[in-house]
Amino acid sequence: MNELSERQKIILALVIRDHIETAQPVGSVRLVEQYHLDFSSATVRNEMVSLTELGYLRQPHTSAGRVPSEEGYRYFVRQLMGNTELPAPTRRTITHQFYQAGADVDRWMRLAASVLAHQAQAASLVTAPHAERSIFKHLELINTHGRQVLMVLVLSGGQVTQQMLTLAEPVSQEQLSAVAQSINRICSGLDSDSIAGLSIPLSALEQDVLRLAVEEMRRSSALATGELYRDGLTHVLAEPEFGEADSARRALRILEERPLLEDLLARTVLSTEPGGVQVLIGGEGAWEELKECSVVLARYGAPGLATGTLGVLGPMRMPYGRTISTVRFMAGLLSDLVEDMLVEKGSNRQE
Amino acid sequence: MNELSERQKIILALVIRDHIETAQPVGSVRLVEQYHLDFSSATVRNEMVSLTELGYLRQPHTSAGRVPSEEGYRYFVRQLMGNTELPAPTRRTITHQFYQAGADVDRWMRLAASVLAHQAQAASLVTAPHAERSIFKHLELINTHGRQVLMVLVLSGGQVTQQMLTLAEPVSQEQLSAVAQSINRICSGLDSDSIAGLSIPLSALEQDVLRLAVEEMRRSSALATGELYRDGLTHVLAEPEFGEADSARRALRILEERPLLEDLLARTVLSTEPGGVQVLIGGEGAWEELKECSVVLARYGAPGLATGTLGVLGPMRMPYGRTISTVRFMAGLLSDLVEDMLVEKGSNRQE
DNA sequence: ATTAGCACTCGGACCTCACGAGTGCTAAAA
DNA sequence: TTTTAGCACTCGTGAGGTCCGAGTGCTAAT
Repeated sequence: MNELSERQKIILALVIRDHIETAQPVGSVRLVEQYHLDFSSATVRNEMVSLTELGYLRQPHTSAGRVPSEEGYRYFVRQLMGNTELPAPTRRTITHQFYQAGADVDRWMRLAASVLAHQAQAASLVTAPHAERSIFKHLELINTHGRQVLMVLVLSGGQVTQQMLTLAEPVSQEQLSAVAQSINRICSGLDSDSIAGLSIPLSALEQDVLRLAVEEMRRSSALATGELYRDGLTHVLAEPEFGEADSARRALRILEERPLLEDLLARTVLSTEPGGVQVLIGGEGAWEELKECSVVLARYGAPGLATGTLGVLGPMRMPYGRTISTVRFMAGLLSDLVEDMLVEKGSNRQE
Repeated sequence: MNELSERQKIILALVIRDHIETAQPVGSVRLVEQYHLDFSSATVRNEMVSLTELGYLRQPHTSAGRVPSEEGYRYFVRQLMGNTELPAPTRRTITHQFYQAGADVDRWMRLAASVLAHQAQAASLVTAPHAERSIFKHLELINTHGRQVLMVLVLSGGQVTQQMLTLAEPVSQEQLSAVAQSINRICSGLDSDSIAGLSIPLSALEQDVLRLAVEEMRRSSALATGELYRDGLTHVLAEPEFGEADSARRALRILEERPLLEDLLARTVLSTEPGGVQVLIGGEGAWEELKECSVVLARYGAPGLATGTLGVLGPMRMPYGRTISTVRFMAGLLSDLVEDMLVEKGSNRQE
């Protein structure tokens, strides 16, 4: 695997760095001059031939410079790119922003998407944390208007869902509270299947409520990535390789069409443990839409309790170092936040 | 104002129709042949000169065909375009989809955005219905984990917000319920200012909760358009006038950047009554980003209780008839749904 | 008032050509 | 044996030039 000479590595890394910066094919002379290499352009040319044969570089045209191939980017990310970290001031700023956002998951997600997009100058996506198995925790029934009743369902992991139901006839808030109480007593700590399998005599109202609750629990624990947050779509349009609106459209479609996106998230991220960052370069053969894009994805959250996904989509020619470190940092930050929220810990925030 | 001859109106309408279809400047000969007009191209040319002088048409270059000006589109929308309506089968299909979506506001919004985008083949945006003045209705405190407590706040108009708070020390669910009860008794029916102005002795916990509740109520009744749903962004990229990614970027930026969008919604829609559809053509001088775009907006909801906004953004060269009728229909549909949800009415749905 | 006729305009498609960045090879130097 | 200088060759790019035709505006005839 690691059959490259030191010099080849240097050259490959420089070609990639230069191309990422300039978006143009890089030639041997330019490279030597730009980076003051202590070997000649002819040598570089020879090495480039090898690198091209090995599949790490490509030649757009017979007499143009070289451009990294997908394989080249992969090698770069895997072996060449040092393990960068986000600068400390940046980290502090971001952390501070989250601190200010309070304990509102929705705001976290929005902020995370915004920060990712801004830091990576690319499109970002974040899915809300998602309980892996929904355990019934608490239920409330609230009379809102006439026969309209709001059911608020709290699941383990802090997930809260709300659903309206319309009764056949008005019921007082006291009665509703009593019903909720009795259901809470019965169901607390059970998962959806256990609740569905309960054989306890119930009133019609209780049955209706339970049915709805089970449905809601199943929905929330289905694989479907829940709420989705995106940002920075326009950054992608600014990249020169997407000057033609058509290629840009193909790339952005993957962020717009749920099925495509869920396919992407499912096939990649579910196989990784939190903390690990996955880098998908050029669609890896599987995604036609991502031909000229790369995606950096990570999972975050408390494993076994609630996890989510976050990532960045940009041109293949993206600054991987910065992007990966941003994604890694954000995943860590969100994991901490989610854990803080779930597990009782030394936090003493009040907001 | 209406100083156009019948024939001028015909020609203007045809030029616009043709240009909307072909995205190209339309010339006099083409027009006569295409639509079998019973006057000659020379006549058309003469009329075109008048229309150009009146500001309804423009000439991209000295020897190209004519293109509608913004003023031309406005005249078309105001006077020439018949009052179309969405075909009944389409209306039925859409209604049916909403019927199937249950009583989940979130799903309504998503569906509305999707339908709008699909029908108009353009970018769509929908804001969630939004209480005009928040009245305290009900509050629940739910112990989720350790010292973490979830506050669910129900406001008049069916708005539900949730917020986490962390206590200094653990409190049992019974105590929490008692606190919620007492707060409910005190605050029910009051608006945020009244609650903030209350001078009743309260426990520290009660004070904390109330402070948070008031904050939440103020936030929800602030002008800030709440949840925002978008769809169909890629449709815009498919239009030929956005072949250059740069112009597309400018247009999509307005949908990405909250401040811009809120500016847009605020300045236009707040001045209209529900039911009315507003058409903004070419930014109307005020929005640089919308230079080559048009926006069709409408308000929906129950006036005085909860209203939202929905609309479509597309190229200036958009099929106004279809778009406007879609927006109008969707606004009506969502208004009905919101009203059904709020006002107690002959609905007997059950999930 | 309308229209046929016509000279004129001008953007876009197409061609050619020169430039130069870049390549690959070969032969000399290290 | 490895590196490098030298050089012929490639080919995409961009400048300049020409042609075409859709389209205009005007004038004179209907």
